Amino acid sequence: MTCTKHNLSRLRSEGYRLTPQRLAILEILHKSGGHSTPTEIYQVARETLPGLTEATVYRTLNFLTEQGLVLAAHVGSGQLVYEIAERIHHHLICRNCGDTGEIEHEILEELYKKFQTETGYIIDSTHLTFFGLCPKCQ
Amino acid sequence: MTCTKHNLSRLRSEGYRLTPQRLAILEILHKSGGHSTPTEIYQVARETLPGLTEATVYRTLNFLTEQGLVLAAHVGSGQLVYEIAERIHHHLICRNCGDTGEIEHEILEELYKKFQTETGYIIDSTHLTFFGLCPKCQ
DNA sequence: ATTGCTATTGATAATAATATCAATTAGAAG
DNA sequence: CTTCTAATTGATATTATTATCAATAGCAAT
Repeated sequence: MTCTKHNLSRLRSEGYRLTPQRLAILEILHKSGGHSTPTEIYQVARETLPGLTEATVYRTLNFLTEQGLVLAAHVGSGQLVYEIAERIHHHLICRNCGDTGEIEHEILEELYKKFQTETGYIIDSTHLTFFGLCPKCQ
Repeated sequence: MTCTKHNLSRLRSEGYRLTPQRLAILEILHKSGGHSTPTEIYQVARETLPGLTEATVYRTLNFLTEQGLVLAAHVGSGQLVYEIAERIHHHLICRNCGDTGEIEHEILEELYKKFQTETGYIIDSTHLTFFGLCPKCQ
């Protein structure tokens, strides 16, 4: 919350605008807690913003993702899913049963440093998705 | 090549069929060497298979990916790209200039083991894409 | 409160990818 | 070589996502 407020004033100071569409979509993502698809978000958001179009939902999600307020992930379901970027973490998805697990970002930090030493790139991927087999399905 | 031949007879013995469409698309990916989009593949393949549809290209690429003959990757360009799964590696893409680098799979093996100890999942993601900033753009 | 600039939206079209289903065909068996 | 069966294709429709552009509306300055 506080973190989001801070982000919002930052956006305004950088010349971006806090439109009702953006605020509504952020609000929806906050309330939902977990992963939401653009279509789900569109369905809920149009209740308060009747004129809203799906194009705007996609644009807004891309924008919020670029600005770091939201995370996007492929979870193997066709559509991308989005969630509030409060706690950086990654996903683990079972190819067989679809079960998902989470991975703490700290586990990856050492790897990112290794990438930097070896390639010169500074990695900032904050929402990776790994596929594999869960304990039950092995 | 030899490896692909082996894979092909495996597919047949598992009840899958080696259609001209599948063989043509594999051939195109082999010749191309690097990344190809479904649209590019479709354009080339229809020269030898006039009746080919784009739906078949997508289906075939999904099939070949599931069977492990082909790798798919998001490289930030909208469309997915595909390539022959000869040498397992991952990608590094600069958010700023779009430059891409490769990451040897070995660098990730230790991490995969750590995932397994901590979560019980056996990871088999063979074509991950990491985003970040290349040396020039930092 | 009004004005002006420009970021953003809505409307629309275009592109990307998946789903459905009847017609075709690869490949096994006779 | 012919037949049979189920896997696959092509045709089509639907869904997912991005691009374009004129109209709208945040918000900074007056």
